[in-house]
Amino acid sequence: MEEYKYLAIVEWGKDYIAKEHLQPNDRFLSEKELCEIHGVSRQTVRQALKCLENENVISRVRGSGTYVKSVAAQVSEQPKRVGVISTYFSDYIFPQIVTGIERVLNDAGIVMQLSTTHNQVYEEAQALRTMIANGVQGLIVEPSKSALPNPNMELYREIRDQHIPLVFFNAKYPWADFPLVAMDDEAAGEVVTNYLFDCGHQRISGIFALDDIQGHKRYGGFMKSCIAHNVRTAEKDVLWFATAEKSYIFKYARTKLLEMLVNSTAVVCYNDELAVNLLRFCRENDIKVPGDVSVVGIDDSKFSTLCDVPLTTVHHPHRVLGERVARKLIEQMNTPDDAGEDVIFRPELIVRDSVKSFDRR
Amino acid sequence: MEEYKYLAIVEWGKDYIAKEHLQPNDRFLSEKELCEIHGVSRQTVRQALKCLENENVISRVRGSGTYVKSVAAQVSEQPKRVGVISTYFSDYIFPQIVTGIERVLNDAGIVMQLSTTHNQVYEEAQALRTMIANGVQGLIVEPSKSALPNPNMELYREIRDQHIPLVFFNAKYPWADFPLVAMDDEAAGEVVTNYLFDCGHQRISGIFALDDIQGHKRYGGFMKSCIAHNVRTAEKDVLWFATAEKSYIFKYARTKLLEMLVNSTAVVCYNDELAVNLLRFCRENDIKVPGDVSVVGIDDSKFSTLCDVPLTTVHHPHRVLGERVARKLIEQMNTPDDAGEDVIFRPELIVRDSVKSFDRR
DNA sequence: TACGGAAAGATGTATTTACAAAACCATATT
DNA sequence: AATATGGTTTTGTAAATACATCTTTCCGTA
Repeated sequence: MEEYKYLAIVEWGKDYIAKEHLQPNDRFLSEKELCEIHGVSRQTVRQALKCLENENVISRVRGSGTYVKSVAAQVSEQPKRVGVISTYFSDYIFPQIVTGIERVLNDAGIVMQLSTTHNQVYEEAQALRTMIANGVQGLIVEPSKSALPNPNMELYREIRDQHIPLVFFNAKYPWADFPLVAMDDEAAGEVVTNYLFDCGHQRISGIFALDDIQGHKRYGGFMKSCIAHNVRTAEKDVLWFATAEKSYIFKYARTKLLEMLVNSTAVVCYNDELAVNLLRFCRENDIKVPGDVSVVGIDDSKFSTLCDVPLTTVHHPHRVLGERVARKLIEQMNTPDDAGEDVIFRPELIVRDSVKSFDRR
Repeated sequence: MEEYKYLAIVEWGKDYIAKEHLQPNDRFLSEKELCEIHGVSRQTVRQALKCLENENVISRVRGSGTYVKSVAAQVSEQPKRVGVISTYFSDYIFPQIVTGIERVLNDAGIVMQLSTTHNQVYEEAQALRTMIANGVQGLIVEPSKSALPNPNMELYREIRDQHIPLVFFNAKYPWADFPLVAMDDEAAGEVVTNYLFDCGHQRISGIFALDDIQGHKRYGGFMKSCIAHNVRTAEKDVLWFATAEKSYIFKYARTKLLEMLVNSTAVVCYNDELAVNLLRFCRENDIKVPGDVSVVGIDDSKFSTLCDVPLTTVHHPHRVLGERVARKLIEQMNTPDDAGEDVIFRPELIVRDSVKSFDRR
């Protein structure tokens, strides 16, 4: 028994409150009484009381006495908090991902602190700083503009120094050494493009996000498939866009887009959101899908089934991914200083109605 | 000057770290050195250091020394945290509401802690308890099963006792005296029903949620309109359902539903989600909307425009409501003990294609 | 009955002393 | 060169004492 006296008094005090059924705002024993009960000095009692005060079990009022605080505070100690930082959470596939995260964290009795960056690195910095200052026990982050140089390296280094567990999802910064949970974006780009070739398409163009590692990887898969099928893609077969301008490209790149659509029989879209917008663009310009041109998306979002031509796309594990991210973080929290390996989901093609097939086998 | 010595040392220590440009993990002065510098006893120095440790400015290692902690912790004090408890957040109109809340809180530098109850009072209790123990400075709550007796009265009383500001949205418990921000549900029910009468409908039925104050109020508006138009609604013209069974009623109440649809020319639905499901039910049973039967919803959710027959519905301010709730809470946090008045949004009819008009004026 | 003030009792601040336990460092040993 | 060892430094625990400051209570007076 090498326990300290003041810690013994802390435990005794908690038991006492429970045993005597003391309610919030009930009077607790005075320092003098505690001294006599335990036969210790007042300093020792005061140290014990300070602990109980920090744990929110009692509150002390100078000149008046010591009082019991909330019941809730007594029973459960402070639950863990985890920060979740994503680019968005109300649109597209994000609600499902965040639901998955929330579910697992909730089951583990962990509180989720949510913040969104709108894909702005400055907002990401703000969110990270707030979370750190707030004392979160872990972080789940979807990087903003992951393909561009990022001014937040310092912050991630500090997170590393402070041994705060962190898991990325959807994408990771190449220089930040934290585990990632994501879909295999390159394979996804490859799978859809392969499918188009299988359907007999030869002239295939693509539209990809520029500022996003996912965009680069999906483009990589697209390229890989083209090369494997001995098709050379020219610069003009690919349209790059910045995520912030995703809604505007159909205006300012109208000419190039129309040219692309005329010169190809199929288009690989960075994601479903873009694909749905492309469908509308085609409708407005009297281009039949999949009659005149075939369209494929990636992510299997809700909109891919709700739009007028159900989209052929690649399944994104949405909610399962969210659950896996959260579990990964909990693993990291339980085994600190363990590097942790990436979790990459295999893509799975979902065939719907937006691709025309030239073959009849 | 009646300042205490230890507080003076606390301030001096902060200045010292700033002036000497001490970095995280740099060594701070030892207790002995501080004693000599300030000419005080070691206990006094220790009390000062304890304060700095609580404020996360330094950390102490027995046998080694005192060290400076993160810069982030020094600069900005701990930001405020607010708990947001809603029934869902990934479906229906909730993403927009939560986005509105998040936006305002974020602008105010407040961190949002999110928890969902899935409309289960037990999960609500769990969430509330966690939030309180977590020391949130405010709460935004959407009640679960607001029309049924609720076992969480004690918790809300405790929140009141601890003077934690709280704002309800969408609905409030009649016995809990906190401000509410919501749409005028009764008026919403009245507005759609009035519109159906205006279009020449006479036999109107309704489907409403049973366990939810919003359901009761919307039904109230429906009734009010019927009475004003001298139409007596019979028991069999109204179908009640429990929120948990919203997807199943089309199976187990199939007969009653079909009967209702045959006997009436229009149906008032509790909300858009239900209305969309009813549209599908009609399609599956070869009932034309709005040819055979007209359907109206409430809430103006995204699905009301995406489904095959765009829904006539009542606009719910979604995001604006979310923003208003958050601002209301911030008001409450700034002026404690101010009762705070409810904010009720007027409903606004959105006419689309799901109602047939018999009049030709 | 209402008010004021003194007394009692509570927690807060400060000093001094002593020993305990962990970390650190330089020297000596293997 | 690696390992032990012991002394030094540093923070942690504990006690005894004194006074400060605030609250509550109670009693006497107007």
